[in-house]
Amino acid sequence: MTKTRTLSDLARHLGLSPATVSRALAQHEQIALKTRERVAKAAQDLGYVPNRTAQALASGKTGFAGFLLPMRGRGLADPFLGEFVSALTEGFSAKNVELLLSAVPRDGSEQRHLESLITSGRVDGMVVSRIECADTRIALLQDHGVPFVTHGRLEHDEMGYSWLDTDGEAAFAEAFELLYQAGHRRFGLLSLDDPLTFRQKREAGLRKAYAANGDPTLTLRHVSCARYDADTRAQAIAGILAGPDRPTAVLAIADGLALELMTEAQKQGLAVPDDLSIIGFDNIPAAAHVSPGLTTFDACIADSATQLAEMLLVRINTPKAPHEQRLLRPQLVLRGTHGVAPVTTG
Amino acid sequence: MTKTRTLSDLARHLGLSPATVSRALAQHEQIALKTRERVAKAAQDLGYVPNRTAQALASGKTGFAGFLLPMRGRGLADPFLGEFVSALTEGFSAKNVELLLSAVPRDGSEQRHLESLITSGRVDGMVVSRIECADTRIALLQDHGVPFVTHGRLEHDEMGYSWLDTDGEAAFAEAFELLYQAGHRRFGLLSLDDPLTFRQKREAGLRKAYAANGDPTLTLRHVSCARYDADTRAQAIAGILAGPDRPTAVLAIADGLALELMTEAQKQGLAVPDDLSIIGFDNIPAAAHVSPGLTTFDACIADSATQLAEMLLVRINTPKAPHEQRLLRPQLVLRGTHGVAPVTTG
DNA sequence: AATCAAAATGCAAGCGCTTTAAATTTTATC
DNA sequence: GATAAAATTTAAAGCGCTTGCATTTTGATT
Repeated sequence: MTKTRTLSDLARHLGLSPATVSRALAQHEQIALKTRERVAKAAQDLGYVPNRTAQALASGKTGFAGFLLPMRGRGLADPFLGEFVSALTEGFSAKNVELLLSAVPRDGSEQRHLESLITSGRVDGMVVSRIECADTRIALLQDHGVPFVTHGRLEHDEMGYSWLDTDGEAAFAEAFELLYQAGHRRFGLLSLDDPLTFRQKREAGLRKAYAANGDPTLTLRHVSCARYDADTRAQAIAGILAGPDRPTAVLAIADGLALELMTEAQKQGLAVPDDLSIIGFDNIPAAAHVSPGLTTFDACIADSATQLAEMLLVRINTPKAPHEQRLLRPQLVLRGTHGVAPVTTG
Repeated sequence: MTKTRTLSDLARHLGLSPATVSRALAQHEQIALKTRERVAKAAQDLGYVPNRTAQALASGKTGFAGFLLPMRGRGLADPFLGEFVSALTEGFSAKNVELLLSAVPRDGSEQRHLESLITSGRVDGMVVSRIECADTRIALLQDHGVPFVTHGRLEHDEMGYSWLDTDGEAAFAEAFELLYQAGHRRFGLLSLDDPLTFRQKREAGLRKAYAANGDPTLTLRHVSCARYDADTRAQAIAGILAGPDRPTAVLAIADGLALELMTEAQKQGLAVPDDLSIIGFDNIPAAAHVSPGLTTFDACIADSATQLAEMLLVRINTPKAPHEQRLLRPQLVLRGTHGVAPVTTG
């Protein structure tokens, strides 16, 4: 049970005042270099480690960045949460900032929880993910003047804060082009009816590319379902596959959906990709394990998190720096679920 | 930019001393119930939220539990990290404790990092995962007298600390029995040469069941590989499948390995499970998506994390409570990769 | 009305650090 | 060798809260 030493202990040991030792440890220019070295050595020898809580109280900087866990208690957790959180942590640790994870209590409101998290002075800044089209958390954070960055963005008003997003719009346009070039004319869009902005952006990407194309033989069947309701998902998938004029190519807003679609299609005797091409989004691990492998977009989660950490550190250290917006281009991962359009018999 | 109020502000507003307000907020019995209610109401009205940093410094309790991120930078991140961390966070949040995530800096030693994390007084306790057979972190934490719990345990010395583990030994014994009953006699064990204790325990489970069985026609082919080296993995898998007397049933120490084995077996024209039965461990998401679905053990990560959080809170709040050891029985998930032994032609 | 224990509240000293402003020492200048 | 300027160091006041102990208030008892 090693006894922890305080700054005063160290100062006494050195015959210096606590003030000097504090400054020496912080490498203040005004402290003679010789003294700084002497202090550093003594700290090392005595095994002195500053108490971060006291530092935080005195300096007003906690050395913590907060992250609110999304989707509490939902059946399937975010498959990328580990990767995201891990990369965030690493990004912060390099600058001696630790990541604080907080979960909204079961019966509590997220707004209130977020508010108490920031007003209780536990964090220097926040990273907020899963932004919805009209997310109220952003205004809350702005009101409190807390540094923050978001993963994802509002549908409009994109300038007043710092965000990073994957360019789902460009991705879905790219997917459309790829499939169009491969001869597909009957498209399907398998989407989610959730309020997250990325959904809206991806849909818009397909919509715009579709409209810009202008080919009169094009058709688009758009079906949505609830993320956590297996029944409506099954229904949506059935809807996409129904009828003789079913799409020959389907863009799924998320890999989980794409995988379910593929399973169902195969069960109905359709060959993927010969009868039906499928392109997903996210590149979840299972996408590589199924057969054929799912063609999808890699959302480069780890990279996003690393950049977000860096962006937040900027906001914390230089609050008046201009806000920064970053759009990451997701990478198309070509596997086996896309192919040329089947020959029409009609 | 809402102004944050301090305890003194609130006290002044109420015409009470800070001491009384502090105690009232903490629901001390010695404060008249009436006063407590009055204070609570005023706090609510004024939007007072206590500063956790100051509370921490004054009380000596930070309200943080630490978790050291495992496996920094390794190619494939732990597929359960998100689930684990998420459940931990929730378990703590209920008691107003936040989870602190910390990553060992790229060039640093884990020991030193852990030591500075605890001596810097940032956490009230730690949860440590991925325990190795002779893990030095445990002694370090014991030396410092920091409350901690571990996910996994040392190979020996199981009593001096609180741990929770999944009973891989029982699981592998169960798997052996299941396959033996199904007629299998030629067994394979596809393992990892890593120092984590769970590997040792699972192997021991199979070994013991095998030895206890005593059937002289039994054979066991044991092959190991490095977790992060695709080459040695491929080599190990080739080794398991080689020769005319290859196993008819293989236990894989982890699902990732099981899945790779299955892919390779199918590529070689073997039918799973007709020619080869495979049972994995972990129940990673992909195990349900492959075809046939992988029979495996569910490690109930979320449940483990929840219990670990609870156990750590006990250690923090009642340090002299006896240490607690919990062994969770993993659930066998029967899918499609186990079957009766193929009829021997020899 | 005086007495006293129990109940309720307040005083003041920290927790271990940072930081402003001031004191001290050193160095430079003439 | 005196004096101003520069370079170091320090005293002391917090940061916002908790808590041991002292003090006041209350209400029952004589």
